[in-house]
Amino acid sequence: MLTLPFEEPHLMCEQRFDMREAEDDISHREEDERDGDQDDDGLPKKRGPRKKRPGKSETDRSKVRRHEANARERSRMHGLNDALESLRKVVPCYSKTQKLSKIETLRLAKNYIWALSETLSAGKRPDLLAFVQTLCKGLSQPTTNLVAGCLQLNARNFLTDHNGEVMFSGRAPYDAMYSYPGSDVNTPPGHSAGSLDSGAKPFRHYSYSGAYEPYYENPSPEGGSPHFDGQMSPPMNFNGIFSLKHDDPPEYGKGGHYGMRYCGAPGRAALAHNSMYRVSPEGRFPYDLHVRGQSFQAQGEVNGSFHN
DNA sequence: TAGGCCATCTGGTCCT
DNA sequence: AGGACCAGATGGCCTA
Repeated sequence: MLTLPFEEPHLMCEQRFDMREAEDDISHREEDERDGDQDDDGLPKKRGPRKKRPGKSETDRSKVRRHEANARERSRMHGLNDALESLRKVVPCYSKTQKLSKIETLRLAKNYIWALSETLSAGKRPDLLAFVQTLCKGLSQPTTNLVAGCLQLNARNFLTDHNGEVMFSGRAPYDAMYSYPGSDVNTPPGHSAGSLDSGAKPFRHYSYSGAYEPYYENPSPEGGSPHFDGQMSPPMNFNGIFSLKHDDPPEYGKGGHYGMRYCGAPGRAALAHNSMYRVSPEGRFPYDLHVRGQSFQAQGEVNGSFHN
């Protein structure tokens, strides 16, 4: 999208102001023409103090304030977009080349949180199909294709109906998700490389078998499509149930093991006091999360697929 | 060309 | 009064 640089929009804005000023001139003129002996209803004009028309300095001042308000609004929206971009990076299937729309980002984020919560509350190996179905719930077909593309799945297995409910149709779930022996790892039978349903753009393809590769030990994020810009989503590793590997500060890990890291909202530590998760004293985002000492490799597979 | 998505402007409302 | 937030309007770009 072609947009003016951050400092530039005032150029466009000036144009609009010119138009508006012209409109104002017209309206003032019309008002002057009406300014006879009768009011707007045709009745004799009432006496009394006239509504003072703003002077030039006042209109100039209001224009300046409008300019400033526009600039603030632009800045605010940029902040909002920055936040949204951050969100894009932590939901599955981030690509610089094919960005999720705002609404799809929010939907996917909601689904992602939901899917993770479900998995946590279950406290056991997640059902892969259910996980992905939850992820795709209510998403548009192109986004569903994108998510499927991330996992190298057949998107038709995750079609959503008109109510946004994900319907399963097709082969057995795991058949749909795993690569097939003897076939192109990135190409399940019946689906050539370009045969992901329409809307799927060049994107790094994940094969389920490839998910075993530890994400952050892979020096080359370019393993798949050359169109892929490299990983942006949070790398995940599953030494526990969900371990999100971020760039940890050097201090991280010092002073003992923390099962879970929380982001630093005040009161979070108290919130987690009686929880089965332990919270780091720094109060940071959950990087490592261990549930009941269990280890579920499949979850690593799932997330390894999403977060190359 | 229609429709989706987006950035920006704008005026209203609420809050400090 | 002024700033933050919001929603509607508008126009540009892109894609099917």
